[in-house]
Amino acid sequence: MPSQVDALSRKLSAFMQLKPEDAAALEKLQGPRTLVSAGKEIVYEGQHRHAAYVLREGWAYSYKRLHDGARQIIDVQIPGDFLGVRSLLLRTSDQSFVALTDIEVSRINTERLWEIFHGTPRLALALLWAASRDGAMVVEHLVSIGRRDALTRTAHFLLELGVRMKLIGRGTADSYSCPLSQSILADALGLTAIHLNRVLRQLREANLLVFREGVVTFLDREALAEITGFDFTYLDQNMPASK
Amino acid sequence: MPSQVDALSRKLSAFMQLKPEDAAALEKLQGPRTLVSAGKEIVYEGQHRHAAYVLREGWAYSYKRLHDGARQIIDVQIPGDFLGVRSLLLRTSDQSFVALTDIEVSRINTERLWEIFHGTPRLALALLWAASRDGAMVVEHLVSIGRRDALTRTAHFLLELGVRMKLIGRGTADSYSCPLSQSILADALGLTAIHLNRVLRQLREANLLVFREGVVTFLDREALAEITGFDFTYLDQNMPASK
DNA sequence: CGCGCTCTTGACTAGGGTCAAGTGCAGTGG
DNA sequence: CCACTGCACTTGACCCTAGTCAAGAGCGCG
Repeated sequence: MPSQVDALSRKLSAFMQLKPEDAAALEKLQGPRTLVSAGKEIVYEGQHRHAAYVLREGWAYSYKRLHDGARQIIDVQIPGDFLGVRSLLLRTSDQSFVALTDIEVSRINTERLWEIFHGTPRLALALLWAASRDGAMVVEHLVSIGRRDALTRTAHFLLELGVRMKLIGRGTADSYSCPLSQSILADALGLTAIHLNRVLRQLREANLLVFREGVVTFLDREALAEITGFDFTYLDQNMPASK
Repeated sequence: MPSQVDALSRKLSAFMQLKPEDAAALEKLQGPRTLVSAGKEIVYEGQHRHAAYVLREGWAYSYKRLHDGARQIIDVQIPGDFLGVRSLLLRTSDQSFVALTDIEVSRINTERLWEIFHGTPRLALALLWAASRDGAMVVEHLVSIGRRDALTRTAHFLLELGVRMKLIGRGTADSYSCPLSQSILADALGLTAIHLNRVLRQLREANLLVFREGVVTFLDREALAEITGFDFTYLDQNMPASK
């Protein structure tokens, strides 16, 4: 896989100019690249002494399982995203992370994390910023599941993914490749795979968007934004305060 | 209102012994207590230059509103909880915070926050820990709305609140006072107030729990834990790693 | 060649939403 | 003192969105 421009620094620089020393510290934070093949768990729920990672290449997702076997996907991660940072301080991980495709990850060096807080506070701010953005996405997801119907929810989710992909330089304004299967997408949206299939058909037949053969194509972004109330600025304009 | 034992230090000490200098730094972090009356907004979605607060006394909740007017409550806050810390670094707040009862809040002094990271890293760790726990609760809430039916979801939510109340020394093992109205509870659970009412009746008639006149009483915690798969340890055993 | 997985569609069901009506307060103003 | 309003809660009747069950097609793989 081509490493392209590093996705993480690309994402962070959407919020703040990274100085050379920031970039250097960021690079030192990440351990060597490790390959994990599709379907393998990187961190599992309840794991003790779990680490956190940066996803360098490929897709992953985090989920929790209920005692009746049902699965809810919390979030999907694309290159440049963190895996498990939020649960780093919990004694056990509160969620599982799985490779959706073959991926490359770098383990985060926790000691370096503290060094960043002392040595390059600008970068620390950027990292906290990214963590806040991830939190905001989980919140938005919660709202979506709680109060949007299946069609709106699906459209919103795919729009958001599109914006995220564009931010890291993959995909265009109205198309991106998306390796999610329908059953995974359904578990992310709190739907059954069967109903999701019907929803995708509706979206297709209404000429709003097409999701076929691993590619999402928006046919009418205006209408989609109108239906979902999607705010195209919410992921890339939340820059840190001026200080 | 009696200040009782400070709820925040009580919550944090469930995870880590607070040394006197930690307690001092914690106190300096918080500005003077301010009264806000029930129904008033403390932070609103989209607010610029928003601050973060510690809730000293009373209840609050955070929510987002959709463009069709629907409201989804993200989380409710009880004494010792933070308001708006996660969105501190976002240019605009991604959610609103409202006083549910008359409350006392203290504004967080952001400069002191950085001092804590340098001067009392133990305390910084405890604060990050609390933020992680809050994130874990949002995730659990997401899972609940996505994959649990109305009855289980309601029971789980009320159980969790009970544990949180007990952790800060309010309420007993099987009862606590809870100022949530049915319509607010419904908006938290992604239900309509009408259906929530039916669910509460079911819970009452099944002798599982009673929520009446602002008091939640568990009649059968065993059965409730069984039905919901509730893990009574998840909020208070996630201590930071031993280091 | 058969197994498993993803996707698709149809028929039926049920959980939860919608609409409507009514009760019981706590204010508030005449 | 009583009307009037508003809000929280309650209940019933009905409906619709999304889940369940069932079946089949297409495809990669051992």
